Amino acid sequence: MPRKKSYEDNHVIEKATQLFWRNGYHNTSMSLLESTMGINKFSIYASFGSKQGVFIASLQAYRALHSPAIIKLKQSDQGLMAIKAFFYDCLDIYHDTDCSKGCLMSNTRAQLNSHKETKVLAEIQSFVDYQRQLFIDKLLEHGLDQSTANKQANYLIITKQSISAASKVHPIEQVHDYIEFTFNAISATHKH
Amino acid sequence: MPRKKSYEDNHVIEKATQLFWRNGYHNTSMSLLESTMGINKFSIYASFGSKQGVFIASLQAYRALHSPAIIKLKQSDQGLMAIKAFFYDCLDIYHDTDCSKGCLMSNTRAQLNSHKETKVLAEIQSFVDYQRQLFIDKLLEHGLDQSTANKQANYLIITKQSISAASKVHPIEQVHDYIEFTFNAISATHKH
DNA sequence: CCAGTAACTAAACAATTGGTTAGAAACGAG
DNA sequence: CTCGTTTCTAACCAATTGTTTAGTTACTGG
Repeated sequence: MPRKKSYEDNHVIEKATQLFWRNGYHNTSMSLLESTMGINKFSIYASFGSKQGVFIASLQAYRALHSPAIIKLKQSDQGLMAIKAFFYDCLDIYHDTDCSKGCLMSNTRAQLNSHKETKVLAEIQSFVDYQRQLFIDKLLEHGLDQSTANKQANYLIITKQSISAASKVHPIEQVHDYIEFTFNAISATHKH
Repeated sequence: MPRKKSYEDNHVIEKATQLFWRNGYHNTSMSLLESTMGINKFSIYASFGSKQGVFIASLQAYRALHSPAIIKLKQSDQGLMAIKAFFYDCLDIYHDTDCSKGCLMSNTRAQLNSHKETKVLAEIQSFVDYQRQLFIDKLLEHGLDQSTANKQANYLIITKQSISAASKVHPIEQVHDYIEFTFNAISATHKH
């Protein structure tokens, strides 16, 4: 009996994700979302409840973009070098037409008032924790003991965040140098 | 003949700096600046021209906070270890009552729309370039050749940015681990 | 004391923010 | 066709943004 929806949620969220990714949360207004998503404010609120609702759906869509890279990481038996390859894969994901947008999650955490917007923070924390566990698993496969693996995973999480930030500001070769140098250093600590 | 100013620019900018540092640029409104600086909007505009003017003055005040650490770095003959000490000194500067506010410059660059606000970006870039040159000088003293010193200085700039970001999110011990690990790695590359 | 200049107060400015709502339009089962 | 349900259009909402301005107050050289 009802009228048919003229859009698909997945499709309009894809547009919103790109917009948030390029502009950040606070620099993306509802009217900008309207024009970019191609639907009216009413429809946005009907489908996602609030601006924050749109953003959380965008974060989930962003996370889904990493599936191929994550599957590849999981299935690899290259240990530490698989993590390095994962970092390069993420760098590809950050890449835009001419520059790098960085990691949407890292960007967001850097922009938030921290204490408010707990739902958004929880979404980000969930993805970070997931990646940390992935790193730990790979490091254990690589022969490290649990305690060292935990420490190194923390180090890698910070490093990944750094790569996101650096990719937005510094030339790509400098970021590559940074990755190579970092993993050489980690490898060296594994030798003895 | 004129009436006397009831405040000192330096003093009110100090308050503004703390506010921007904690909240970020976009989350600091003019009315919040009014109450924190303790003077009226009129006076703010008379002294600094615009919100951006207040912010740029705050960035300069922030930069001045580093003078002691920078003098110490310049005068040290400890080469690479002097840079490490400088990083720890900066970490102290970032420290607030209970948590870390990170580096105001790094925070700002992470929050900006990049393409607009060129005056702000120029102010930040100036400080980054200054620090890079400091690092290069120390590395040359440490016996590196020019090309390697340049590369390592770039690496250190990224690392410093990472420390700022990490200090806001991760426990202080993890950040200390990160610094120790990074400088051990750099030292190792200097040995051969 | 007085006049001129500057700094103050407080109200208002237009523009934009995230969010809402009344009514028209489109659908499909009966 | 008609009725009930849902989506859409478009105007509107109060609140807040950065900025300006008219009018008052305070100081000081003459």
